[in-house]
Amino acid sequence: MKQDIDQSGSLTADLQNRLAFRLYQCANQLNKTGTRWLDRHDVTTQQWAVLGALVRERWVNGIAVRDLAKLLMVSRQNLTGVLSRLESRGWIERVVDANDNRSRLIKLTAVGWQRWADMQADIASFYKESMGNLSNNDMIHMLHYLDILRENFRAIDEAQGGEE
Amino acid sequence: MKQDIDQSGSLTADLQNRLAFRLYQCANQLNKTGTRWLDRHDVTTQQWAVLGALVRERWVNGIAVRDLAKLLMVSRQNLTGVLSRLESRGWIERVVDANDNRSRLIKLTAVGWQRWADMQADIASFYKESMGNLSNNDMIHMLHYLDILRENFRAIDEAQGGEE
DNA sequence: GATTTTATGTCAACTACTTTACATATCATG
DNA sequence: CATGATATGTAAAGTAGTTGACATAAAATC
Repeated sequence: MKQDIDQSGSLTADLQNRLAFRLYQCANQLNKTGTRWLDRHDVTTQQWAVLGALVRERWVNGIAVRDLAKLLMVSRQNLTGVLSRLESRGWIERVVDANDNRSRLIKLTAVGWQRWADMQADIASFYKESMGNLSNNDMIHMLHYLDILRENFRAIDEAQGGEE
Repeated sequence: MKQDIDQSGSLTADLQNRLAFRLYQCANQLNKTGTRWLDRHDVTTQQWAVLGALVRERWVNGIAVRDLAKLLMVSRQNLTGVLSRLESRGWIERVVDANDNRSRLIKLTAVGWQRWADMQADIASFYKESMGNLSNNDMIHMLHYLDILRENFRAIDEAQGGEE
């Protein structure tokens, strides 16, 4: 993109600053409005993210805590708390991995699957409300950019010694 | 974007789901790596966001708490805590608004300005590390999309009764 | 078999975010 | 002047995020 003006000057810095701030704003609003939208299902956006991971084809037979933390990009200690809350409500279970007895595989229970099914209509309406005016093409573009950012952040995290 | 395939089907739902999840991931990593990057300045990404708002031309003479909360898209009660921490360190001050004695205007102190200046080099390097491979054009596109998302979320928040 | 690494859990302290509710002071209005 | 709306603060409970440190159990390695 050599046609860009002022690549090393204040425009770039300004854009970077705006981008980081916009990300911060969007994340705050996503958590706020998302949790509120699913209020009657008694689920937060974080728990929603966990459930959404567990229903994936790839993880229906369970996922290790470490891998789940890596996927969600949160600390293992934090995730333990979220999982404990979901477990105490009977939505998920910790099953000892047959291949490695140290590892517990996290998976949805029958109750968890039912709860997930129950909230699908509201999740769909939330998506429609919050992203309905974005075309598939728009979203593909956005995903592309966010993927780059995520990867950059992940690389920094790794260099900084994530999960020491 | 009429050329989009399957606008009402599972592709759209899948993209929406991925987008929300990607946003969640990026925000987690931004907070983690950003706070860690500025570790020696003893500042979190949230405090960084506050300082970044206060140095804007428009707000150098102070901004009301309510407006700052709206800008950051967090609750007033949460912001009060962040501001108190910054105030106790002498980085910001709460000045009574001459035009409205109910209102306190939040502004940077001389110390706050100095601290902000001190961390600029590290902020710049963080931006370079995390967004250096995005062209200005990329960032403008991204900002455009994030703006739409932010506005959608804001509208939902308002409809849900934000700041009751 | 002893040692080291790995996976998880737990404890603790802290910041940040939410909500509901109430207190206080001030502004604006009837 | 009384009343209501507004701006902020405070309190309290809960969830979510971070870090560091330690315990336990099992796997892997020497």
